[in-house]
Parts: sequence; structure tokens; C-alpha cells
Amino acid sequence: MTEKSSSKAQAIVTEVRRRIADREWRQGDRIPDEAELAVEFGAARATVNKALQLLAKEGLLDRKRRAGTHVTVNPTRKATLTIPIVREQIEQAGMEYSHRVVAQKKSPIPAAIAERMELPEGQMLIHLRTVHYGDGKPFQAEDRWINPAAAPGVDGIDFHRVNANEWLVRNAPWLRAEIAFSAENANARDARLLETRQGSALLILQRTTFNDLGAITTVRVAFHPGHTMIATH
Amino acid sequence: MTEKSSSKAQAIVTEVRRRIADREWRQGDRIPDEAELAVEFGAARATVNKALQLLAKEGLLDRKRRAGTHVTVNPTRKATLTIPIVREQIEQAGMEYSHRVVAQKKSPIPAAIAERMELPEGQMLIHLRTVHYGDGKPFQAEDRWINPAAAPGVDGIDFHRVNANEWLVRNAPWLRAEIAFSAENANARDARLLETRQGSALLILQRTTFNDLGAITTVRVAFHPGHTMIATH
DNA sequence: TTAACCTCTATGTCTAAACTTATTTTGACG
DNA sequence: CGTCAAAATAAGTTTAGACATAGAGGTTAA
Repeated sequence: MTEKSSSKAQAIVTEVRRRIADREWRQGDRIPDEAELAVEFGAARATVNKALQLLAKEGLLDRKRRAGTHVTVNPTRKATLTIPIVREQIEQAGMEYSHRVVAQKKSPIPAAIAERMELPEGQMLIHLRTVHYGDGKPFQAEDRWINPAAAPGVDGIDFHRVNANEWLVRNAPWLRAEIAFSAENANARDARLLETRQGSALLILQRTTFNDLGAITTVRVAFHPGHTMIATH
Repeated sequence: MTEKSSSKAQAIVTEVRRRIADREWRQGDRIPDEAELAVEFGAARATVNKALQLLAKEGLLDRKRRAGTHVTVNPTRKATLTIPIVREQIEQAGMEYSHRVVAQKKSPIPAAIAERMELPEGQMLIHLRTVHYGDGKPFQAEDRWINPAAAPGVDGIDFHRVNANEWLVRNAPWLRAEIAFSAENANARDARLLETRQGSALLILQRTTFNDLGAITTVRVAFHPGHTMIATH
């Protein structure tokens, strides 16, 4: 077995991946059971189990009790997206971070937002529009609604002085999130805020977070044209 | 402890998440060590370890030997994207799948592709353009380059008859992938293939896969305007 | 003061063994 | 034959115990 990493389990992961990549074990094949692999790799069954569970979570293996472990036929591979805090993303790129709150007020939520937040239409939430800059150039525009009922303490905050993203991350951790990506042509406001021309293609990230008390916040983030999000395998 | 799931480890995960969400344990706090939690939860240390490692991978906890486990200060939460096989995605939506190969030929790769695939510029690869349809309406347009050196057997295949995506998934599993999302205004070709107007905002997915032999394939997928990709927490 | 070194501790990893549980197989019975 | 129940099997989970190792903190020597 090719030892590629420090841990035994990781070595098993690597070796099984190699066998699949090299087609020693083909799509649909049943692979030896945990006990046999444990003997072959000189490891305990628990260690083999850990390795195979990881590969199953990755989508490379299908595991079923009694039926054994099979190489996935149509592997739907998963990619992990890391959604960083804007400020950190900008500073990590070696730019100077700044932001500007364009609007902060209490408003009744429109139908689309109500649906996303699973709240009744017309409820009064905090509505916030912010632009984040790197070295003075617009990086992303945020359109955010915050539900004070699920984020205690938010009412007294002046988001002109405190970064909403960071305040929320620190003061209202979420239990569940819904995230969606899409592309939209910049509308007049997007264009103005991002200092680009109307109609240019923007990557849009839409995220709603929930805790026991319900929806905390929903945000539509419009990235500057040309922005790329990287996902890691 | 609120038992939310079958497994003990999962129950610990849920309870720790709750304590963080309810701010019993706050950002930056050091939480009790594994041995203490094991006693509190009436579990073995290995079980607590499994739970905490999961939360650390999620980004909620920071763990360091000797220093203990802390609640992450600026949690960079991760989202998992499932990139399905087109056919399955379309059929799952209850539509009838079809596809059309617009072009298949051997061409020298341009500089941008060469860089992505870590190959010398001008190398001859298979170039493929395909449109995938749901109920006859264009769903996504693929622009793909395939490296026969890393995908043995690909040379004889007629991709007018075989779906490239599915052939590759089955015959050339990858070890490493690079995935990126962005938005682009539809160019003339995109507009024609997707039957939309030039300039409309398209969600673009760019993926390159590798095995021991090098880059297998790189593909630029342009989705129909309005398409949304969902990520799960 | 600083650098080099040591010690201690909390996490990381593995093991053997047991028990649980989903699922397939088998086989008895109608 | 088909049906239902029992047996068998492979993965799922947990446990106690052991050892490895990073790294914080303290100690000593230059």
C-alpha cells in the first residue's frame, strides 16, 4: 500500500481511491468487506470503517448493511464551498477593507423575502444595504434583512459603525442555513453600488440562516463582475 | 441532553451546536475537554472525539492539542455543493432528457485551457461542445476538452452517441478536481446554444479533473439564465 | 534577555471486542 | 409457486484502553 499520509486511515482512503481511479475496482463492483480489508491493510476494522465512511460521504462508495460496499455507479461528487467573512477575504488578498452602509431602516418584508424567511408577509424587519470595498473598489453589495425576534440585542445596534456580517456571526450563530447561487444581470442599483454598467453579469449568493427562534437573516450578495468562487473537492 | 437522533455522537453534536447557538458557550470560549464531556454525556472519549471533530470540520470549533477546544471566533462556515450528472438532474425534475453534440474534433489547446490543465500550449486534445436539454429546452451548454493521455480508451469513442459526462465518470474517475463558479454575460455562441439573448447573465461552472496521469478533462458549463444551484449546509 | 530544552496536557489515532441494526438469503409452510 | 419468518451477514456504533504528538508553559543555560 502506498503510504501517502501520516494516518493509517488516510492511507487506506488514498489506496482505495487509487484502486478506483486505476479501475482495479470498477463502477458497480462490490469491494471486500471491512473485515477482509482490515486483514489486508493490517488495521483494525474500526480504522477501515472510518476510511470507507469518509469515501462514502465523498460519494465514491455506496455502503449498505448486509449488502456490502460498492463503487458508486454514477458518482455525484461533492464540492465544499468556504464562504469567508468579507473583511477577511479582502484583507487576505492584501487589500484594504472598508464598507459603507447605504441604508438601514425598519421595513415590512415583501413576499419573496417572507417566503425565504418563513415569516408572514409585511412583518417589520431591519433592512440593510451595504457595499464592501477592497482598496476603495467595490467588491460586493449586500442586501440584508434581519429578524430581531431571532437575533436578540440587534435592535440597539448601529450598523453604520458595526459590520452586520460580523455582528451576526458573533451574536447569533445559526443552526441551519440555506444557500443558493445564481447569476443576474446588474440592475440599476447593483450597477450604481458596484460601479459597473447595468446589465453586466453578477454572481449572486443568497443565504438565509435559522436558529430555534426562526429565520435570523437573509442576504443577497452581489459580487463584482468577474468574481470567481472556488470550491475544493 | 436533548436526544435528537439515533446515535450518541450525533446527539452530542446537536447539543454542542445548541449550546453555541444559545450562547452558553460563546465565541472564543474554551469548552470542557473531551474527558470531561465524556463524563457529562455518559459516553466514551472516542465518541466525544468523533462529535467534536465533526463540528471542527464544520468550522464551529477550533481544536488544538494541549490548547483545548475553543468556539471559533469568526466561523467560516462550509457549504456542500452536489454536482449532479446532468441527465439525472433533468430526469429528477420530471423532464425528458436529450442532448446534442454541436462539435467534436481534435484541436490544439489555447493558452487558457493549457494553464487550467497544466499541459503545454498547443497540445492536441479532443474538443467537444454539447447542449443538454430538458423537455427540448436548453438546460446547459458544455465546452469540454478531454486529454486522451489521461483517459485511456477515449480515442475510439463517438460522443455523438455516448454522453461524455457519463463516459468519463465511469471510465476515468478522478483523484483531484478544481471547481470554480462565476457569472458571465452570454456571448454570441452561448446565446445561440442556450436560445437566449446575448448579454444575459449566465451562471458558469468551470471544472478540471486530474488523475495520476495528469488532467483528464476541463469543462465550462454555462447554465440557462435563471438557473440556481443549491448548497446544503 | 534570549534561546534552548524539558514537561505536561489535550487532542489525534488506533485497537480489540462487543453489541446493534438494516437487509438479504434461506427455508419452512401453505 | 408465493408468503412469511428465521438465520445470516455486513455495516453502524460504542467502549475502554493504549500510545503518539503538537504545542503551551515553565526552566535553565548562554
